[in-house]
Amino acid sequence: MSRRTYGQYCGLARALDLVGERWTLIIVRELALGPKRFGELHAGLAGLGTSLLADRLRHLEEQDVVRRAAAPRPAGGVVYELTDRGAVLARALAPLTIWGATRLDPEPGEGAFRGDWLAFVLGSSLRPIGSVGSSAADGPGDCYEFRLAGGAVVWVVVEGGAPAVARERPAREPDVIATLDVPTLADIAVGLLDPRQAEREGRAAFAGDPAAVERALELLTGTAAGAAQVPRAEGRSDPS
Amino acid sequence: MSRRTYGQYCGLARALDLVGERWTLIIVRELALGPKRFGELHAGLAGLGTSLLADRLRHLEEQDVVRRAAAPRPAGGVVYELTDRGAVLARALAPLTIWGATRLDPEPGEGAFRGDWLAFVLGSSLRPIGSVGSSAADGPGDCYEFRLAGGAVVWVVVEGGAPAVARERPAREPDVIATLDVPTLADIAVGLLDPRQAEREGRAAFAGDPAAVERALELLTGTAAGAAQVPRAEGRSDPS
DNA sequence: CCGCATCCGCGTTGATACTG
DNA sequence: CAGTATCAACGCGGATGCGG
Repeated sequence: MSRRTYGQYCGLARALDLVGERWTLIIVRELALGPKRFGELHAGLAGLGTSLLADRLRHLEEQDVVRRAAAPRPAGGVVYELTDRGAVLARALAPLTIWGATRLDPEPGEGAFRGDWLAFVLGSSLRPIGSVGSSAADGPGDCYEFRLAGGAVVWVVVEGGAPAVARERPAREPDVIATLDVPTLADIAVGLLDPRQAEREGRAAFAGDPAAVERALELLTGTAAGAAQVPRAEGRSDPS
Repeated sequence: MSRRTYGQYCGLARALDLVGERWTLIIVRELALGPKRFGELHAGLAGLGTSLLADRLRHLEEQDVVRRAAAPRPAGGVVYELTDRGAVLARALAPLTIWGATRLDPEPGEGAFRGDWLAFVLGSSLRPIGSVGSSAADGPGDCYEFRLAGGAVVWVVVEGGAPAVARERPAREPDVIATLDVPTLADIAVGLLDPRQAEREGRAAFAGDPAAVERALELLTGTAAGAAQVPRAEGRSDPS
């Protein structure tokens, strides 16, 4: 009777049976940003005890989502990293991540913030488009600077159609500077808010070459998360 | 301090704070297939008590994911249905559903099976493409018949670029008949398996007009879940 | 019957202490 | 540093009760 399961022949139920327990998907998110040691995971995840972490990692290993690998460098030891199947799972979390981001506070509260997470959210809203090919994929590539509320800044570099999120200022000068908060960004990505509308409401500002701005917005709204758009936008009613 | 939360400024953590508790996403899935009464939900979800169901529905209502509406018919009463925000969430579950479907048993075990769930899985792997527009969107439309292992049959009708899943045989004669099991279907949708390869291995068969088969496969592999394809085997270690 | 609240037993969790 | 052992607190599943 140890493991609790929904016992339904449904993909979602199965997914939740496998990785739906507490902390499991959070651990997958952590590893999506690169391999990590046990201690790193523990340090980064306040509230998660070492005992439960060990349990989760063991289970994820059994499910072929996570793999133990020899740690690089002189340090030695082991690191945990995603398998191919785990990487697919991490990407499958993108739309859910965006959805959750729509409900974040505009400003990150103190304490509970890491730049990694911001990169994960932004990356979630962009990554899929590279494989589809859009007008943004052509041309010499762009660089977009996102200035989020709270002072965080992230860059997105589009090179040959594949957008990449950078936490450090890239060599290239940004073609577009976008200023907004995370939930607004997510609302736009998910299709609940039109970017121009956001600009009119003062919730967002897009500066730079108009054509580049156009491509940046397409990158945001033409995404997989954007494909999951709301049927008829009723624009979250809070204007009045 | 009743509610347990991750307390991280991250979209995924926020999403799980809001809808990550047990049964919550399963309830959203149920309502994604149409409005339902309390009793219907309870009857369809073995193992979920009325108490917890009431809790979850109340919470989902507070989060603007679910809404109570007057029930139609002479029956009266109330039904629960998804809000716009809830509909976005339901769609955001598509890739996760496909991922989970890759790990279902080839044959549904007895007892734990409902046609609805099959439709949900299939719909998850198709829906997004309609909004992108593909070659399958042109022409007079197609009808694909999916014969899944275990005897279940589902049809997909593409009309004007928007694919729809049907549980009843449509008037139109199918242009393609695909015979395979659910995990194979999911493996193809997620990009872990090439459809032609699956055919060679005897895990799948696609019969019908070659051009229509081509369009059907494109519909499966060109999906949002397909965009979350496996990157490239190992390339995880960051060059620094 | 439908929609929910209350109570109880147990599995899951969170935090600390302890070991290789 | 990488886990295991322990235990108290919470969440969940099931049964029961109660007003429509």
